[in-house]
Amino acid sequence: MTKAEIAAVFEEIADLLDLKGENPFRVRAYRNAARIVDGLAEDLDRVIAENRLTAIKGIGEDLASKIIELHTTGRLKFHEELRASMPAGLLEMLRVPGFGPKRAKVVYEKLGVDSLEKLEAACRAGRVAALPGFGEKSQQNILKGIELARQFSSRHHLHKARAVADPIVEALRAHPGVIRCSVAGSLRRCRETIGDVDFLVSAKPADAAAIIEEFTRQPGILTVTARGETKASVVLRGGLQADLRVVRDDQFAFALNYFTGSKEHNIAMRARALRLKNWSLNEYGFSPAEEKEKSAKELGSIVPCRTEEEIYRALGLDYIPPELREDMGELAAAEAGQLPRLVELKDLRGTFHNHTRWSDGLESIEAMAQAALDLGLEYIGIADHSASERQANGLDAKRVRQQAEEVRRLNEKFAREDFRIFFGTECDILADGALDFDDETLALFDYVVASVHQGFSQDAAKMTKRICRALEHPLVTMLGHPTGRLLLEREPYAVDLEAVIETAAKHHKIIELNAHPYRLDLDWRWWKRARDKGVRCAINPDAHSIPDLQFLALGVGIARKGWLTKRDVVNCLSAREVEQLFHGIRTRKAR
DNA sequence: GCCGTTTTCGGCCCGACTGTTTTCAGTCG
Repeated sequence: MTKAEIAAVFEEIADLLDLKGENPFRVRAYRNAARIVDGLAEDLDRVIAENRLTAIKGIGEDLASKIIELHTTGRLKFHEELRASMPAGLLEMLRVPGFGPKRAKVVYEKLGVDSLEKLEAACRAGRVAALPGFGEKSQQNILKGIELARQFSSRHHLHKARAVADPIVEALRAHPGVIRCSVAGSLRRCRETIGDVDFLVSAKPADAAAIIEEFTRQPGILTVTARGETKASVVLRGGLQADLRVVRDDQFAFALNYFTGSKEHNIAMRARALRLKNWSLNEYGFSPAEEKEKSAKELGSIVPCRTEEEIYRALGLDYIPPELREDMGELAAAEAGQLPRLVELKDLRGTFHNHTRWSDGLESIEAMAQAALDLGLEYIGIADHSASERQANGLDAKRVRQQAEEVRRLNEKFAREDFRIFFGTECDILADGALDFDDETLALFDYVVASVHQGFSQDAAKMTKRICRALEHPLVTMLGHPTGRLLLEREPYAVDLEAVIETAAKHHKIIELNAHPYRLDLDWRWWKRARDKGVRCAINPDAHSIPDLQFLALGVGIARKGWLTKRDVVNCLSAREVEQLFHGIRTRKAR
């Protein structure tokens, strides 16, 4: 098992123990271990081989043996027994926001409710409100929460889908019968969440059966739900649905275009083909519109296209990158030759908003800096939590000064490598829009990321005022996770984003693109809006460990989806330019 | 379940918020 999979097992154990009403500190030990294993920079094989698991703070004899059992055998007896001891539906119920283990235990024991369906029925029948400690309001909130949990459960995090899909693509490419292979669908378009995964392969028809057989044998696949001559459907680990289609190589580009979508983009493409050329376009090729019955499938495309570039060219368009295919004006821009040259991962030279052991991160400042240097970056910004974040061990003014001293010392050391550490903070925006540090303390930082961490339930007017007030503060550099959305867990807080973007533009402030896969909290549509208003973006992994720095790649995907170029992304600046930019933000007059 | 050590067990992060209560429990971050 991988580190991420082991972490997921520990999380589930923690949930199950919680439901049993176990010692909360024991539960915490499992949650903590999940975080540690997931954030481990080193290869697990090596740590185990060198017998160093228990040297990690938070991992004792017991957890070490459980990690080894999971890593080597792929299962854990303790976990399986725990699972078997209670209904599976109880875990599902915990996904309802605001509904935790204590309440789940009560409805299970008093009403026999052990699934989302039964919970909903009990609420509708008014039986939940009658329970001690519950009331009408709680019952309504649970119903609302069930609605949300349902919406979330049909989709999956982008990075998880990628982690399962990538090895399968590799395996298919290695098959001798496979000519070309790609993922398609929303995964290729880099949507924040993925409904199902589409794999596309081109091959000689005679090889299709063997390829489908190979596909259904992949280790990431749990069950095969359909298997035909050119198509197979499976369920991947984590419950993700996936389809494989096998086409002839001359159909590959058309099929790739068709299955990449989006549906809206495809509709616009087909309309354009009809209008401009009187061609019909489908997943097999172009055909004359009047020859519907003898489609491209049998006769081949009247304009052969080996690549997607050629398809777009045939319709008088520049190549449209998959991220942009959402029918958000990309066809018009491609026709006019005005598609932006989108930002790429290799354009990034640094990153801001990373946590260390000083607050709730797993590593020292030095280790994070070294990891960034190893990734080829030229600088890293450290932005630990401010004092109000008690649970995250936020820094007070005194510790800020100590941290400043450490950063200064490390910068002397890293100067030899031409690497720079920027000293920042993730400073809380308090309920009234005031900041969690006084100005004297804020002035100690190279830059300030201001974020909302509490009081999410404020109404939109108050929240907007609060965030805008923080953005107007001269010592604030950028807005952290602007909507507070937690993907598949929590809705964004109510806020007038139009006003926030206006305010950021007026005061030359940066808005963070929080690239942590559980956040990606500002919908890509809004990035386009922000860009059009001249607001610059900082792609921040919100890293709490060394592996988290890899989230930069996800952030780039979302930035591309928001049509952002190198010029829109401050991470593409050199350290010197960043320094000037941060200084400029503190001194520039509002527009 | 981990840690630290006073080496054998007590302490482990804590405040905001909500909805239920009339002083608190559960959830969340």
